[in-house]
Amino acid sequence: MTEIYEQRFLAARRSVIAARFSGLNDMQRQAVLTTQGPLLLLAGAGSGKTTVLINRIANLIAYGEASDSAEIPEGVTEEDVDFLEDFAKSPREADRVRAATLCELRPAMPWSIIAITFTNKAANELKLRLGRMLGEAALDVWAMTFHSACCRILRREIECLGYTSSFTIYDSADSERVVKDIERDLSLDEKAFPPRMVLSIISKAKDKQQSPADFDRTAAASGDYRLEKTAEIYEVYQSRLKEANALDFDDIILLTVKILQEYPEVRAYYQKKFHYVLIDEYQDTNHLQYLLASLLAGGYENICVVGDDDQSIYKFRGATIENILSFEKQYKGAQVIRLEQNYRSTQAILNAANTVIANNRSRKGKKLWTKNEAGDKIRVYEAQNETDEAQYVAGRIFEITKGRDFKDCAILYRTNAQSNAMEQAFKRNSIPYRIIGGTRFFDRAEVKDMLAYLCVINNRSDDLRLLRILNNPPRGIGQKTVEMAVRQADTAGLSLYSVISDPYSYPSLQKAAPKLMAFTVMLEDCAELLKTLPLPDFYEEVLLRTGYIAMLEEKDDVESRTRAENARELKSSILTYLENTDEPSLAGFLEEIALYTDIEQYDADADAVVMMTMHSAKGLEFPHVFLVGLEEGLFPGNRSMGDPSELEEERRLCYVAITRAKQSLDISYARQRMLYGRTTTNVPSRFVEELPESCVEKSASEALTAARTQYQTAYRPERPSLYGDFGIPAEQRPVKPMRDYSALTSGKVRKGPKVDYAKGDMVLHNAFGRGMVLTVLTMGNDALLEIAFDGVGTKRLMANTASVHMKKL
DNA sequence: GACTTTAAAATTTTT
DNA sequence: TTTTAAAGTC
Repeated sequence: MTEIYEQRFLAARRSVIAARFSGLNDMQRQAVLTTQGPLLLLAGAGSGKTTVLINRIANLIAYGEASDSAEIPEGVTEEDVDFLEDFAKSPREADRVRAATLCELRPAMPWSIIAITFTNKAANELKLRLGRMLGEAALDVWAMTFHSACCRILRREIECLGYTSSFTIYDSADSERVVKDIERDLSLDEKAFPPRMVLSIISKAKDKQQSPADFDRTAAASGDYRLEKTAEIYEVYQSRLKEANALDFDDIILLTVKILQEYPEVRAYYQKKFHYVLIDEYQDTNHLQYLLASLLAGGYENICVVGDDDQSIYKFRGATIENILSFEKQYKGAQVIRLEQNYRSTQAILNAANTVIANNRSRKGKKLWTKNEAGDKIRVYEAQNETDEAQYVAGRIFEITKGRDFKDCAILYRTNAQSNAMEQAFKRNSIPYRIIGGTRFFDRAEVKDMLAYLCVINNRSDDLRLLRILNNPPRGIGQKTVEMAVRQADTAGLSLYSVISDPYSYPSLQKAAPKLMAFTVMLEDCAELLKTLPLPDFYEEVLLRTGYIAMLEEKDDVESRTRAENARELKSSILTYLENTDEPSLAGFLEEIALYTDIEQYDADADAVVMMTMHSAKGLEFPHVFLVGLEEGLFPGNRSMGDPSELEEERRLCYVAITRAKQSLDISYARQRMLYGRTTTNVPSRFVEELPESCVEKSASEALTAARTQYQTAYRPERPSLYGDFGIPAEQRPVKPMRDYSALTSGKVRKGPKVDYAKGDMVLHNAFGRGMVLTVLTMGNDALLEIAFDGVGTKRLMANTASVHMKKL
C-alpha cells in the first residue's frame, strides 16, 4: 500500500470511530478517543463524566488502540481503504461489521479493563449503563469499588499473609468496639484516648503503610506519652483482628497493596491482566488507594483518572487532593483534558457555584459554563428559626410542585440533626418525604445482632461478633462466665469459640457449661443446615433457633414489633443478593453487607421529597434543591472556622451542594436555631454573602421584617445595614427576650430592676427582716443571693425577684 | 444475672 | 433534644 493510502486509511479510520461518538462534545470525544498512556480528566460537576467513562470503555472494547494510533494492521488493502472512506461518508447498515473489523486494533478484552469507583451506587450505575451499551461483554469488565475489587483479589491471594480466604470484614462500629475493649484491658481512659480519634490515627498510620512496630518506633522517638500508648493500642488492635481473621476497611486496601508490592509474581499477574485502569473520583483517593492504582496500572501505564479538585469533600477521611494535583508530575507526558461544559444546571445556578468556589485559593482553576437557559434567580430566605425555615421550604415545595412530583425536590443540610425540623413541617403539611442516611438499616441493633449470628456461623474465630450474641437473647450466660471464658481463651491462645464449645475442659466454666453447650450445639446445628438449605430458608431457621424472634415477639410493644420486622427484613436482603449473584454463599452475602452499606432501599418510584446531608448528595442531581441552615457556625461549622484549609473544604461542600440543582435553588438560614437542646442566635453563612448579588432574590420571614422596620425607624434609621437590604448586625438586633440566652451570658445587657448586691451588704426584707448577704452567685442578668436573716436563718433568693420586697440598707 | 436509671455526648462518613 | 452506653439496683 502506498503512503498516500496509508494516510487515507488512518484518516478514514479516525473519522469512522469518531462518528460512533458524535453525540459527545469535542472535549468529551477527545477523552474517549485517547486510549494510550496516562490521562487526567478534570471533569466539572454535571459535565457528563460518567458518559465519557462508559463511552471510553466502549471504544476500548470495540476498537482498542485504533483511535490514537498510526499503526496499520497487516493485510489492509487499497480496496479496504476505499471502502472505509465510502463508509465514513455514508455509512450503510450492511457494511457496519466490515468497517468495525477494519477499524479495530488490538481491541481490549472486557476483563482486561478495571474501572474503580468509590461508591457502590457509582459502580452499579456504571455496570448498568455499560450493560445497556455493550450487552453481555459488560459483565466481564471489572467495574467495582476500591474495596470490592481488593476483596476479590484478596479472596484469591490473602493466604500468603496468614489469613484465610474466608476472612471477615469489620466495619467502623466493630473497630470502635475493639478499641474500646483494648482500652479497658490496658486500663486506659476512654476520655484521654477517644476511640474514634485513636482509630483515625491508626487509619492514618495504615495509609502511610506504617506497621504497629514502625508506628511504635516513631512514637517512642517523639517521647509523646499519648502517642506511645496509641502505638500500644494499634499493636493489640492489629493482632486481635488477625486472630479473628478479620480485616478493617483500611486493611482491605493495605493488604492488597502489600501483596502486590511484596509478591512479584502476583503483581505481574495483575499488571499483565489489566491493560486499562480507570479511577473515578480521583480527588477522593488516599495515599493507599493511589498506590493501588499505580500498582495495578504498572504494566501498561494506561491509567485514566477522573476527578474534580473542587469536589473534594472527604479530606477528613484521609483523601489527599495531592493525588490529583501531582498526577502530571507522577506520569510524565500525561495528557490533561478538561470537561467544563455543564449539562445540568441553569446559568444562575452555575454562576452562584462559580462565584462561591472562586473564594478558594488552592485549586486548579476551572470555570463551568452552560448553554442552558439563564433560569430563575436563586432565592435566599431569612427565617426566624428552624421551624419557620422548614415551613418556608414546605410552602415553596407546594409552589413549585403544585402537589405533584415531590421527588423532584431535595433538601440538603450540613448535619443529620437538622432533618428533624423539616420532618415535622412535612408531616404538618402532609408532604411525602424520605430521609437518606442517618441510622441505616444495617446499623440497627437487631439487624447487627442477626448478622453477628451469621458471621459466627461463617467464621468461628470472630470473637467480637460472638460476644455480641452469646447472651442475646438472654440465655443465662452472664458477665462472669464471659469474663472467665475470655481469660481462658487468652491464656490458652485459643479463640473464644473453641473454649465455650468445650466448656467441661475448664473447671471455672463448670457451672455455666450446660448453657454454653446448648448455645454452641444450637449454633452448630444452624451451621449444619447451611449445607442443605438455600440461604433464605437457612436464615429463617436461624431466626427461630436462636430464639431471637421469639424474644421480640414476647414483648408486645410497637418497638419490638418494628424490630422483629427489621430482623425479618434481612431476608429480603438475602433474596436481593441471590438475584444478583451467580454463586451465592453465606460468606459472599456477608461481604456484600459489609461493603454495601446501603443496598438502596431507595425506591425511586416513591413520589417523595428527599432529604440528606450535602455529603451524601454528591453525585446526584435534582430539579429543585433546597439548601438549609446556611449559618455561620453550622455551615461552615464551628470546628472548621479556625483552619483556612478546612474552611475551603466546607466551601467545596457548598459548591457540591449548589451544583446538585438543575432548575431552581433555594437557600435559607435561620436567625435562631435550636440544636442539641440549645438555642443560638446566628449570622448568615459567609457562603450566602459570597453569592453574586445579580442572581439572588432575597426575602425574609414576615415576623422578622416587621420587628426590624419598627426597630430601624425607631432607633437606627440612618445606619446602613451590613447584611444587605434585610439583615442587621448582631448588636443592632432587637433583643428577643424569649429563649435567647446569648444576651444572658454576655453579662453586659441588663434589663429589669436589677439591684447590685455584694458580699457583706446589709438588707431589709419585708417578710424576713434584717439580714446580711453571704454570697452572690451571678446567673445571667440575675443573681442567686444567700442571705443570713436575723432570727429567721439563711435563705436563698433570686436578686431580681427579691429586690421587689427588699431594700439595701 | 436481669433490669433500671442516669450521665455524657452529639459534623460530615463513599467502604 | 435525643440517643446510647456505662454504672447501679433488685
